[in-house]
Amino acid sequence: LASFLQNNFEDENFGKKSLNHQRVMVEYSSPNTNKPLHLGHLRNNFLGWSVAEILKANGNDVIKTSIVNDRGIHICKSMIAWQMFANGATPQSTHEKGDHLVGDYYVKFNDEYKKEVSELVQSGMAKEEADKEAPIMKKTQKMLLYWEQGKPEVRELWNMMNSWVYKGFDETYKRIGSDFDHTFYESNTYLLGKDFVQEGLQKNILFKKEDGSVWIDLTGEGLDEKLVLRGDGTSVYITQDIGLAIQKFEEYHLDKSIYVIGDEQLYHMKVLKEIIRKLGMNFADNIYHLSYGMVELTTGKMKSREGTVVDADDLIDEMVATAEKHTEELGKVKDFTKKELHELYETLGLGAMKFYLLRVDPKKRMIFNPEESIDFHGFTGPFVQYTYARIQSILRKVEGQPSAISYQPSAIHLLPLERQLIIFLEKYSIIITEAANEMNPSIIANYVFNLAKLYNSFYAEHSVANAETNEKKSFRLQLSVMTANIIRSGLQLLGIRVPERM
RNA sequence: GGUCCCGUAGUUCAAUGGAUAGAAUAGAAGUUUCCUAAACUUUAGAUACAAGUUCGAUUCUUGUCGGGACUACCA
Repeated sequence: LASFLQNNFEDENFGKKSLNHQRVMVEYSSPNTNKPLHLGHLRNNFLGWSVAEILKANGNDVIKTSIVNDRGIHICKSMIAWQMFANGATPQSTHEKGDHLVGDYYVKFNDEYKKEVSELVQSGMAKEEADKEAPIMKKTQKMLLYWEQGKPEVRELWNMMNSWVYKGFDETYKRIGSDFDHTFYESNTYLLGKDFVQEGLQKNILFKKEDGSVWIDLTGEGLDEKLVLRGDGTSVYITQDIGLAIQKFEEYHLDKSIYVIGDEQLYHMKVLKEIIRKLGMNFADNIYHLSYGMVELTTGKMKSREGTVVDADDLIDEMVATAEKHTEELGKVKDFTKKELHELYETLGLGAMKFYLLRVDPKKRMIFNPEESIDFHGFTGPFVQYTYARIQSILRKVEGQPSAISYQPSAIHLLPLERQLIIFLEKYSIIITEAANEMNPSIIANYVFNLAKLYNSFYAEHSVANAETNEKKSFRLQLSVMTANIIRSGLQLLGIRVPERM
């Protein structure tokens, strides 16, 4: 055991493989451009990013992508409301983040819409008719039509408002460390897939109803009949998904295409896969839906229209502020510069939040209590980060590099905690493989937490710097270095940074 | 109605069919002249209910009760 340690403690890449050369695309972000990101997006982002990194660590060639839903009636709603109520307000003029500004007008639309409908109902109109006849809704539908015709004023407004939103998203993505190799836009992909519908019709996989709409019969697969093209010949959601799925495989020569999408779309993804299989595409089996459970609040489901969403930016700010509060209370880093402090707060706040969202099985729904802030003690990111900082503190104080002091591994008599630690460190390699096979970052979060816990027990029991003998000292230094390396490496796969001091 | 998912300490989460069901937090009690107490140690507390398969079930099957998702010519 001690030899294992001596051979590996300096290897920064311990546990990582370079064997599986598969080309994998992970699509892990699909925001709408009519409102800001929320807690659900964060779970999606952290999960997808982490899975991509874990697959990389196992030697795969990974392409990270996002698909932006930048068109459709919901975008027009924000646009109409902005025209009606904003008086030309921009992010510059209001000093508001672009995505939030646009989101405000989406909310405004719904308020106005509700008002108009209730007015119509009061004047004696049936609810259903009023839903359709409300002037603001009619205007919006007209705008969508203009958008599709490419009317310049509408496209200009659309471009302008979207650019605000992208700038806002970029800020958030940058802060949380999310990055993409490629971004797809639905305004570019929404016409895709129609050719395959024609092909499917010819092959008798699809059928046409009297009204001209095209369907696929999946009753044999335990699903229903599903519409793939409207009666007027326009695409629906699934039409473009068929086109995009095929395009991905053809353009990028993928071995596997992973979609990180909520489990509410289980049915949709099943249908997509079935259609592609029926079209005779041999890669249908390489489409994988990594479904994750919705984040719910203790007060119920998040609904953006009812204002019961946990906004991503607000939550991040809150976490960073909590980190600041704890740090100031403890007063251990009073000599830090402003910049260093700022960085530490971000590292800790985001670490707490990412760990919180990644430590549970992605497939399960999770419940978030907005009243209680995310903890910094116990099974948390900061706990693991603290263990790392503690080890760095030892290394700073001890003179000489641990590698410079040698000892005979066979001569080391291992104490129970030392033995447990080495055995635990050795498991890291298996853990990474397991996490990749199951596409489950929580395996790493659990591992890294238990490692930190074990090290802390060891730390409380035995002194490193003042070990019984010089041999023991260098042995324990190596033990500490390797623990720190694995903590850093494991947290990195979760998108969490480590502080040198905290 | 149909299809699918989920019910584990007060709370949030663990447990390829295997030993005494693990953690964290909240509760109780301790630990700092000694490497960072954001830590450590001790303590109490749970498999919704009922049958079945099995040497053995939190895990598999069926039923009951409870929660959720999907079932749009929305995306």
